[in-house]
This record gives sequence, C-alpha cells and structure tokens, in this order.
Amino acid sequence: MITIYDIAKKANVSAMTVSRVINNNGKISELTRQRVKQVMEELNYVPNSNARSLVLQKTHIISLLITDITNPFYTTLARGAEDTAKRLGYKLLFGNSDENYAKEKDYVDMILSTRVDGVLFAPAGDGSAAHLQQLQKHRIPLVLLDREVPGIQSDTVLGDSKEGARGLVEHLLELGHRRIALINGSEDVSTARQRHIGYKEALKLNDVAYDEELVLHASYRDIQDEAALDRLLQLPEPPTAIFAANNFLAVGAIQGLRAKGLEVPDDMSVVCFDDLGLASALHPFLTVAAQPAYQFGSLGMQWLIDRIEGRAQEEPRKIILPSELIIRSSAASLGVR
Amino acid sequence: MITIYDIAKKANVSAMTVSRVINNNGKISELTRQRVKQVMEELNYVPNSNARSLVLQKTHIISLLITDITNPFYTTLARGAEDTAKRLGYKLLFGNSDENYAKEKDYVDMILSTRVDGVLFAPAGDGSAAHLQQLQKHRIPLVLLDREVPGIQSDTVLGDSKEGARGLVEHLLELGHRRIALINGSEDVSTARQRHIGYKEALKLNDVAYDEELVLHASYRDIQDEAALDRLLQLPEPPTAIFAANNFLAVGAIQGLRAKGLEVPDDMSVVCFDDLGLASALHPFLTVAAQPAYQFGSLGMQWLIDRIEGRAQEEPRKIILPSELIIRSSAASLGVR
DNA sequence: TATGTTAAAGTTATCGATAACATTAACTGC
DNA sequence: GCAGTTAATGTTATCGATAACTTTAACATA
Repeated sequence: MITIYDIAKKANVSAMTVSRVINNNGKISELTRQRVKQVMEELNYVPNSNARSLVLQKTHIISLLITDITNPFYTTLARGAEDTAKRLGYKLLFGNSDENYAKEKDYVDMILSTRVDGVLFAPAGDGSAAHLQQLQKHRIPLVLLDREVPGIQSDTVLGDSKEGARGLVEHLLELGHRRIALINGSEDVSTARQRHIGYKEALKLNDVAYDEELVLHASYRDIQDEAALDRLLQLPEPPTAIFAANNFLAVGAIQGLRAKGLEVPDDMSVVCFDDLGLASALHPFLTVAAQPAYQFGSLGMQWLIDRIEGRAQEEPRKIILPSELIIRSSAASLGVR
Repeated sequence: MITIYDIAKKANVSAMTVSRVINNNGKISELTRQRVKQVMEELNYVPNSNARSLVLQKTHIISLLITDITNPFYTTLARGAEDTAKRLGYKLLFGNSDENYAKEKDYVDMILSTRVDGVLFAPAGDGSAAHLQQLQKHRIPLVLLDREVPGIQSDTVLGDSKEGARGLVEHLLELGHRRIALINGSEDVSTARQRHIGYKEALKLNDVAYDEELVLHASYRDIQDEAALDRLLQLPEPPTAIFAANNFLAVGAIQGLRAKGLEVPDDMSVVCFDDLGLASALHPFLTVAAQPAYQFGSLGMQWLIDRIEGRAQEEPRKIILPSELIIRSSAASLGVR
C-alpha cells in the first residue's frame, strides 16, 4: 500500500507537507500543493484511516445496531440513519442482533474495540442493560432507538406505543369487537409493555373486561408457541379480533389462521403495529399503526452526531414520535358478519 | 481509554507480556497470566483495533455494499453474508448505494481508507467498473454479487436471470398470453440484459413476435416514467400480461394499473423476478422467479474469506444459482376471462 | 565448575498518520 | 544593513499495539 512517505519521497517533500496537502491546512505554496497532488493521483494514494484514527482519537464511524434486518421498520430506519450519517460525514458500521442478547454482546465488544465515535442502538430488550452500561462506562455517545431500557439514561427516540396501541384497539372496539386478543412481543421489551398498557387502557375506557387469557406472550420475530393460537380459538368465548404487537406477528397470526381455514377479516379481524413496506404497497390490506421509521433513524443520528460533536446539552433528550393509524381492510365491523 | 500500558503498569509487567496474554501466545507463567487477566477485567480493557490493524495489516472487517436496503432480496442476502462473516470471525461494514454511482464511489473511497480485508459488492451497474478497478488496483479481495460488470474479472455469485426470465415468460405463454410486456431494469445492469434475453428467447421458442413497443426501460427502483404504463395500455394491441424484471417494478406496475381501475390478474397478469418477503407471506399472490438470496450472501462471503485467507485458486470462480418459479395467483389464464 | 538449554519475561523498532515545535529563507521596515 | 516577521517546510514524538530480538534466571548436563 502506498503511504504518505512514498508520496513524500516522490514529490521531494517531507511527509508532513503531504499531510498538510491532504488535510488542506497549514501554509503550502501552490506549486508544491500541485506537485504533491499530482503524485498522489499517480500513485493512487488513499489515506490509511486506521493510522489516522489512532492519532486523532476519532474514527468518523458510527455503529448502528438493529434487531432485525429483514423487518421493513428497521430497514427504513436504517436508511434514515444512513442518509443522515452520510450527509454529516460519518460512515456506518452496521450490525444485526436478531433480537439475541449474545449476538448483541458480540457487537458491543466489536463496537468498543473499533473505537467508533458513537452508537445508534435499537436494543433487544431489558437484558441489553449490561451491554449498554459497558458502552456508557467507556463514555461512548449513545442514542437508544425504538426501545427504552430500565436503568439506562441516554438520548432516546421512541414511538408512542401506548397511544398507538390504544388507537388500534379503539378502532376494533368501534367496529363492535369485545373479545380482542393481544399477541404481544416479549414483556422484556419496553414497547411490548407499553402496547400492553395501551391495550388495557382502551378496554378499560370502554368498559370491556380485561381477560388475561386473551393475551399471548410471544416474541417480535415470531409467535413461537404454535399451539397458542389454537388455545385462543378454543376459548369458551374466543376472540373476534387480534391486535398483533408488530407486523411479523400479524403476518404470523394470519398465516396461522389461514392454515385453519379462517379468513381475515371475515372470520377474524387483525390489526398491528408497524407498516409492512412492499406488502402494504402491493396489498393495502392490514390496518396498522404506522411509525415514522425513517425519522427514527434520521433524528436519532442527528442527535447522536450533535452529542459526538459537543453540541448537545448534558441531560439526555427524549422524544416520543406519534404513530399514524392507517385503516385498511383487515379489520371489519362485527355487525356485518 | 485504557491501553495495554495501563494494564502493564498496574500488573507490574511489560506491555509485551500483556499483549501475549491477550493473544494467548508466547510463554507466560500461569501466575502472571492470571494477574494480567484480572487487571484487564478490573479496568475494563478493550483492545484498540485501529492500533492492532495498523501493525497487523489486517482489519478483520469485510465491507458489504448493496444497492437497496429496503429490498427484501438484498436484506436476505445481507443476512446470509452477515451470518457467515460472524461465524468466520469477521465484522461487517455495511453500505447502501441506492443504485447510485456517486454514492457507490464514496463507499469505495471509504472502503479503501478503512483498509478492509475484502469486499462483497453488489454493483449498481456497468458504471461501477471504474470503482471496481480502483479496488482491484489496490488488490483488495473482491466478490461480485448478483450482477456482472464488463471488464471486471473476479469471483462472482449470480442468479440465472436468463433462465428465470424464460421460465416466467413461458409460464405466461402457457396461460395463453401472446402480448407480454417487459418492464425492465436499466440496460446498464447485467441482470436486466439477461432478463431481456430470456424474455426474447421464450418468445422466439414459441413463435411469438418480439415487439420493441412492449419493452419498457425503467430502473430497478421504480418505473420512473409515469406515462410509460399509459402508453403500453394505449397500444393498438395492448399487452395482456406484464413481466416485471424485479419485485419493486411489479409492485409499481400493479399500483399503476390499480390507479387506472385495472385489477390483477383479471385485467392484467403480472409476474416478476425476486420474491417479496413479508408481502408474499401475507398474501401469496405474485407469481415470481425466487432467487436464493440468503445463499448469494453466504456463499459469496464464504468465497471472499477463502480468498482473503489464501485458500482460493488464482482464477476467479463463478457460480450461477438457479431461481425457483413460484406460481401463485397474479397471472391467470387468458382463456378464462 | 563451566556451558548449554529453556522458560519467562523485557526492549526496541515499526505500522501510517498528525501535533507541536524547529528551521530556513525571503521579505519588511527603519 | 540588520533585527523582526512570516511563509513554507522539516524534525521529532506520539497514538496503541505487535514482531523480532534480547535479557535474565533457573536448572540440566558433562
């Protein structure tokens, strides 16, 4: 690899002069600047950012950790983060934890050893606290995305899970449903807890009894317990509608229902959190609480870079972005049946 | 940040001894090993990989560049690449070119300056040749994914675009369609050219005349020319079926048709390349040529690491992975109407 | 006892860049 | 004509790690 010294020798100057040309600082005569630039071109020189980072104590890399790269919510978020990072001169080191604490820990180790300038972190759940403390102990600027973690103070960009959930459930109530099941993510995740609360609140406000049996504890990646859906359906008073806590769970539920010969919304209404990307473009079918995924990423990145560059105040900032209720056709009026 | 010297001082040994403990090489007495390890724990030491990379001339980072992070084909590919990289001890530096040569060039500059060990590259198109040559000039191990680039010799993992296209078009022909439109990606991209050829071959083999007017040149991201679909429909003999060269184009076409009050497959059959992830899980609707996206990533990564670690032969390897025709309901028999 | 061997360390130079300080030469002003 | 200024460039030390070589001390062997 060509180094600054190769350039220096060929251009008959010192390495420092080359460095000055590269960084465009210090005083340099136009003549030598030209000469050095030309040699750099000739030899195809590219600076070694490892060496540079070592002395500058700055990598200009930001790490983005998400929990599911195949989920449109996170890919849209990632694009928001990436666009903003690029615009502000940072590179993205990308990771995908698969909602898995062990994988997540590996990424945190890598993040630390890479000495990234900051981290945008969508945590897998409350169990992420240990890794996050690790990051904070090393004073790495951190912005939490999508999920809070008890015990971790930091800038946070959240969606309004409680209100979103309430909106969805109230929509179902307005359609006449009284037996509404909740297929939730793990209670280990703040959004799942908030959606659970929103669900309860909507029921309470409308004088519908909360029935523990209608609540299914799954994970955001899949329903896991295959038989759980069966149990729901075989309840003495089975649900007439399902509120799925995210897009994957809704799709999983619909597939499960279909396998049993049940159609949505004719036999069961289904609504969920998060839109579905291409799927919704193709079939505007699922009624959802759509979150501004792109903004999660772009705002989070903005905040993070503010902090990295010392433009943020001391105390953590927190924002709760509203979601938008998009009514489509997966939930039908109970009376119409 | 804690360095090896901080550890050394506190443990009363030299930095070299600490390095030996970290890398588990050289001879060390069990006693000092324990002592050093304990101090490392206490101080929360994490090695600085910039410093390490500088002397080892190895980063253990692999760069993955894709063209569209919101496309399920690429996210599935990315997961394949990531899983394999992780398994073999490499980190992923991730980039998203948005089918844009300028963005792509920026990423290549970053890749070079980061001194990554290798690059998995899904090029935006033929115009990527310049950047790719740049990479090759610097002898960075490279595996091309999904698309070939004229003039670039390297390991390549491709899908069988020609055969896949032929299969889709033959399926339409079997359904009785004779006027089949092609909405293609840019001819600047090898897969678009191959799909075009497959389309022509299928027509020729079945004695259907090739009509240039039925071929629409778009980009893989969207149809771009809004009026183009109108022109197709207003042809003296309009198409009865559309072959879209990828999933996004199919969805775009269907949305366009719907805006004009036309339904798929009743008023128009539509088939396309690449499956749609969640969308297909939710509504198994589009008839597609599904590519083994995960394998693109995992095999490509495997090959790349083989090459990085000197296990690959000199001459480039190339594989063409078959796609699978998945017949669903977006294409209907012409007679049935 | 002198020499050789080996385990367990330590020293020094290096990777490629930049900060901080030092030098040179031309020019300014009195 | 000489001190003072300044533009342009050079030298040296440094970032944090490791390779290659060196040293030390304990022990074995003839």
